[in-house]
Amino acid sequence: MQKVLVVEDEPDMILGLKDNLEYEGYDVAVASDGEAGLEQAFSDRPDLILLDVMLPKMSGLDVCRKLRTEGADMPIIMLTARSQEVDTVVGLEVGADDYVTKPFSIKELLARVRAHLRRASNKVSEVDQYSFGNVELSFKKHQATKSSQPIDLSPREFEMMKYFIQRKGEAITRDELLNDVWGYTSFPLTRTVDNHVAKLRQKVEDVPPDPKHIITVHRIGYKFVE
Amino acid sequence: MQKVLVVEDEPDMILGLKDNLEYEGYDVAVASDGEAGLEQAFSDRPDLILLDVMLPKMSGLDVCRKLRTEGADMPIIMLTARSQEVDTVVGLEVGADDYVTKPFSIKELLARVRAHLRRASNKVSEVDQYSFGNVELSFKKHQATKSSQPIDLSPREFEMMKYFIQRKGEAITRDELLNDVWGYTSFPLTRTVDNHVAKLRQKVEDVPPDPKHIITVHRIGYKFVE
DNA sequence: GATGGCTAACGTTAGGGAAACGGTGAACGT
DNA sequence: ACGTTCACCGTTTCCCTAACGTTAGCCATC
Repeated sequence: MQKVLVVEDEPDMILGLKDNLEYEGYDVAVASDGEAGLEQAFSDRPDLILLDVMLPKMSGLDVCRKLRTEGADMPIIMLTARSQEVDTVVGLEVGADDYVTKPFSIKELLARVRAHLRRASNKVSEVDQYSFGNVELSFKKHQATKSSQPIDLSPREFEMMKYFIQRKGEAITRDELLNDVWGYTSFPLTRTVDNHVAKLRQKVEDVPPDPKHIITVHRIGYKFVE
Repeated sequence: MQKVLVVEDEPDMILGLKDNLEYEGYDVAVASDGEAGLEQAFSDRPDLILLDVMLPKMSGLDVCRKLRTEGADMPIIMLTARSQEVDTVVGLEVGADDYVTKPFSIKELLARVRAHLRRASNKVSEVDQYSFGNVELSFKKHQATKSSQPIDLSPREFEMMKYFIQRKGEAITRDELLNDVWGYTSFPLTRTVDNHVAKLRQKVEDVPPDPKHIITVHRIGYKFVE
């Protein structure tokens, strides 16, 4: 189970974040001032840190800077009030990975947490060309062929294929697809994913109703097999 | 993997740059004064150098000048504090390729790094003459013909054709075109690119509304095919 | 255990609406 | 006068959603 450290002093905010993160299946630790946050970051070794900028005893920026100079490399997401908007330059200097401005949508925050954790654990290399069955894909050229016949994939369809290929064999939930392919700025229904899968199958599978590559995983989502 | 050398003395800045560059997939080396930077530039053979102007022992300008006189040809991006603004003339004299003023947006810096690296790796295939369909281009003479009839291309249109040809087959975003053809000193709207593409098609395509060479890639940009 | 029925999840199609693109013409500066 | 940029509007493309048909899994019953 992945561990998230929340460094925050407002009790209401702590509660909200803790509840939501635990509901998402994370192990949550809390520190309520900068110094405690720093200590726990080293003792608990969280996989990700949510760090408020305004904190008692030691500012979030200082905590972040200190962590980085001590070699901590977990993703850090800073929480800033709109009135204290932190310049990205300061962000760069202290080494944070992301900024979220209060008030924020909890859904978006959770999406970013997921995205950073995935990225941190994956570090996959980018794919340029790929082929499976009688299908060939070139992402650079945005070209696709099936049995040497060109087929027409929309941008989103290309992105989906890329993502499927990067995680081939894995069962992928619709939420993961929405987060990682659609991004955390838009929130379509999960059924939209099904729709795109259907279109992909029509273009890519030999017998779309009996798919061999984009496989349904009941109650989960889909997986790609070569 | 491409290697970037960061020559910088402020620890916080080093850390921020290193993190972000590594996150982008570059191999990062660091030197913290001018002399060390110069040495490492020769021993490590980086593909690109980020060079602070204010450095202990030997100024960034001197490092840059020395590198060029010794025949080093990798792109060099200089980092200057606003208060020390370096005249571009001095820049030209010492042979830097680009200037970024602190404080800068990390996003923009990374974009410039990408652009320079791509340009540098393309250098090998500098084109002089090229023909496709019934069009012939001579870049040196700045002349173009279609079905043996001379056609009139503006300087920008020539540059665009050159860029398209260098990356033929690849889908190219409008931002890439703006960065690499227009340069990072001017910031027209991305729609301006469309406009130039339209004009190019009118001059170069047999049936401009049904282009065979400069192809639209929806939501991405354009690509050139022979 | 097999069988059948029930429910939730998935497959498929079609259409509205938004975003992106093409093309013309005007404004600006050189 | 020319090249460049921008603004506008018609057109195209694609994405999302809704609706309905179909399948898969579960439980009760025999």
